[in-house]
Amino acid sequence: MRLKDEQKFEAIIRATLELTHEKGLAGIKMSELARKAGIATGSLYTYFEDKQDILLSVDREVRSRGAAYLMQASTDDEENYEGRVKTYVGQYADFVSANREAILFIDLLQRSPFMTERSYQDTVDQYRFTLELVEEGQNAGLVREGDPEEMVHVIDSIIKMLIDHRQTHLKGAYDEEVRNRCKEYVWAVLKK
Amino acid sequence: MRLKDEQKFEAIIRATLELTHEKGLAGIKMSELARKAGIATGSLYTYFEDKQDILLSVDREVRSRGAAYLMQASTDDEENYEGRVKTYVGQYADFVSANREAILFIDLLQRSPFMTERSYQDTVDQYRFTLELVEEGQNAGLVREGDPEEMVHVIDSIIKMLIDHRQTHLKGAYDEEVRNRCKEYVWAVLKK
Amino acid sequence: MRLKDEQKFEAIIRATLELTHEKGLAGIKMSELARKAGIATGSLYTYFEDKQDILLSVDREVRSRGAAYLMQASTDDEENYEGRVKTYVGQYADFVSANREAILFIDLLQRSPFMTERSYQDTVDQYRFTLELVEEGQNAGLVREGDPEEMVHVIDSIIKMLIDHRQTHLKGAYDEEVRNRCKEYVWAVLKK
Amino acid sequence: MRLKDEQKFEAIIRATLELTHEKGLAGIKMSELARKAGIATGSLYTYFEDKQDILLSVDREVRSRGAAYLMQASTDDEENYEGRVKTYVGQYADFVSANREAILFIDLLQRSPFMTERSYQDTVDQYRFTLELVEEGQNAGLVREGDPEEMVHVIDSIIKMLIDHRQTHLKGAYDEEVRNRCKEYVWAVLKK
DNA sequence: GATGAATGAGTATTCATTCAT
DNA sequence: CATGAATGAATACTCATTCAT
Repeated sequence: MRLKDEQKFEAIIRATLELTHEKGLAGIKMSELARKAGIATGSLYTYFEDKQDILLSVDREVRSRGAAYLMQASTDDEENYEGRVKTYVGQYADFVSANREAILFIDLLQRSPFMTERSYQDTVDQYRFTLELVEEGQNAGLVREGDPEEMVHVIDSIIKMLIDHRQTHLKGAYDEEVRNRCKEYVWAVLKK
Repeated sequence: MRLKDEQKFEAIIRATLELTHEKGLAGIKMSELARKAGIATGSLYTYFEDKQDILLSVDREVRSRGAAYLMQASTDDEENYEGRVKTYVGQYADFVSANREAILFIDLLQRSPFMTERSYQDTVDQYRFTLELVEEGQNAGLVREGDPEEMVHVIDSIIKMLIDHRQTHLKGAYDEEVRNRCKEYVWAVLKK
Repeated sequence: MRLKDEQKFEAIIRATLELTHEKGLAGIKMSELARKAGIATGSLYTYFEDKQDILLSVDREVRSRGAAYLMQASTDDEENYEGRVKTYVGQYADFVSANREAILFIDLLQRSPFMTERSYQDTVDQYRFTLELVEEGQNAGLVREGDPEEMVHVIDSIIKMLIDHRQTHLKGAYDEEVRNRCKEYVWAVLKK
Repeated sequence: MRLKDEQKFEAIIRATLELTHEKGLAGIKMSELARKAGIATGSLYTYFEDKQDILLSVDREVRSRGAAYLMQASTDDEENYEGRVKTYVGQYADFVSANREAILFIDLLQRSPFMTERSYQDTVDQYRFTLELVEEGQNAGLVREGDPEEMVHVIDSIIKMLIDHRQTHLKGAYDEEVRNRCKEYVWAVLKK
C-alpha cells in the first residue's frame, strides 16, 4: 500500500495558499484544490476532515513556520540595540516578502466564517521574540514607553503594508530599498 | 442601480456591514442579508442587480462617506504643521473607530473575488487630502523624504492597527489615550 | 409568493413510500425523490432539514395516521366480545392491506442507520386501542392470560404476515378470504 | 467465490451480521466491515467479488446453516403429534434466539435492492420440514384446514415476534417461559 | 496475498436567483 | 412592489473499488 505522504500534505498547503491568493477564501473549491495539489478530490479527505479542517490546518502550519523562522533569525553578533532591531526587521521583511501568500491567507482566514474560536494566544506566541526585543529596548531606555504588544502589532502592520504596497500597487519587486524603508519606519516608531 | 427607498438602501448597507463583521465576506448569504435588513430576499433584487452589485454598491457608498468625512475634517485654524497633522490624525482615528465595520468591509472586499477591476484610483481619491498634507510637510522640510503615497498607506495602517488592536484584542473602548497614541506614532513616522 | 404547500408535503410522503417500496431505504436518492414528488431537488429542503428528517417525518406521519385509523375504527354496535374482536381485526387487516408501503417503510426504518433513538413508546401509543381490547377480554375471562402487549404484537405480526404472504408470494389480491383467515388465526391465539 | 481462508470467511460473516444488527443493511460500509472482521479493506476483494457478493454469500451461508439445524432437529421419539410439534417449536425457538442477528439479516436482505431475484424457493426449502409436519397434522385431522405454507409462515412470524419482543423491547433474556409461550401460541393457531 | 491510501463517480446539500401569489 | 417558496446549477463529501507498496 501507499503510505500517507508528507509531500501530499505539503502540496495541499501550497495549493490552498495559491488558490487563496488567486480567488480569495470563498473561491476555494475542493475539486480545484485537489487538481492544483495533483491529487484526486476524494484524497483531500484522507488528509483532512473537511474544508474547514484544511483551512485551519494550513493556518496552523503557516503560523508555526513563521514563528520558527522568526525564532531562528539571529541578531546576536550585532553590537548595539538599534543595529540588532534593524537586522531583525530586515529579516522579518525578507520573510514577509517571501511569504506573501501565507500572510494574506492568515489575514483573510481571521475574518472568515471558517474561523471559529481560534485564540488570540496563537498570534502572541508567534511574536514572542519580537516582543522580547521591544521589552529589552524599553528596559534599556532606548524605546518609547507603551504596551509592547501593541507596538509589535504596529511594527508588524508597517512592514506588511510597505511590502504589500510595493508589490501590489507599484508592481515593484521587493528590494534593498524597501527593506531599508522598513528599518527606518520601524525604528522611527520605536526610538525614544 | 437607482434607489426606490432610501431607508431600505440604508438598512441593506447596515446589514451588509454587520454580516461582514460577524461572518466575513464569504459568509454573506442573500437570505440572511435580507432578514437582517428587514425585507424579503426577493426584494434585494428590486434594489440591486445581484449579490456583487450589492457588495460593490455598499463599497462605493461607504468609501464616499469616508471621503466626505475626511474632506470636511478641518485643520485650518491650527497654527503649526505638527498641530495640524495631529488634529487631522485625531479626526481620522475618530472616524476609523466609528466605522470599523465599514473599514473591515472595504478591506475584505478589496481582496475578494467580488472585486473585479476596481481601480486603485478609488483609494487614491479617498486619501487625497492626507496626501496633500504629507506633501506639504515634505515641501516645508518638516517631513521625512519618501514616496508620499506610501507614507499615507503606512499612516493609515498604523491608525487602523492601533484601533483594531484596542477594540478586538483588548476589548477596550476607543478613548483619548488611543487617540493620542495614534498621533504620536504617526508623527514619529513622519517627522524628519 | 407561493405558500408552503400541504400538497407538496403529501407528495413527498407518497414519493418516499413508493421509492422505499421500489428500491429499499438505501435506494432513496434526494433527486429521485424530488422528481417523483414533482418538485425540484432543492425544494425538499424547504420542507425538511435533510434526508434523515424526511425519513423520520414520514415515519411519524405514517404512524400517526395508522393510529388515527385504528382509533376511529368502530366496534361499538357488536353484541359480543368475539364479534367485536373479529370486526376490529377485519378493519385492521383492511388497513394493513391498503397501507402496505407504509408498513414496509416503518419496518425498514426501524432497523436503519437513520433511526437514532426513536422510542418504543411511539409504537405503544399506536396500539393503545388494540391493547385495551385485549385487556377487556382478559378481564372478562374470554382471553388467554399473558402480557397483553406481547399479545398485541403477536396479533399484529400474524395479520401482517398473512397479508404480505398473500400479496408478495402468491401475487394474489387481498380479499374476503384472507380477511377471514386473519380473524380466525387471531381469535385462535386470543381465546382461552 | 472460493475460499482461501475459512477463518476469514467466518470473521466476515460475523462482522456482516453484527454490522447489520447495529446499523442496518444500508449502514454497511466496506471499510467498517473490514475493520470489524480484522482485515484490510482491500482484502475483502480477495475473497469476494464485490459488496453484493458478500451480502449474498452471507445470506446463503446463514440460510444453509439454519436449514441444517432444522433438518437435524429430531422429533422422532415423541409419542403424540402435539408433543412433537411443541418439541419442534421449542427447538426452533432456541435456534431463533441464538441466531437473531442472522435472522434479522435475512429479513432485511430479502427486501433490499441487493437482493435481485433470489427465488422464493430458497425459503421454501428451508421450511420443508415444518411444512411436512403441518401437512401431517392436517392429514391426521389434528390441524386446522388451510394452505400449509401460509400456516408455516404464520408460525414462523409468531415465534420470531415473541422472541424479538422479549429481547428488544423488554431487554429480557430468552428463557423457558418464552419458549413455552411459543409452543402455546403456535399450537393454538394449528389445532383444529 | 495483505494492506490501506488513492480514486472519482455518485449523492446530499447549499444558495443565488426567479417567479407565482 | 413585496414576499418567501421554488428552482437547479454548483459544490462538498462519501464510499465502493482499485492499486502501489
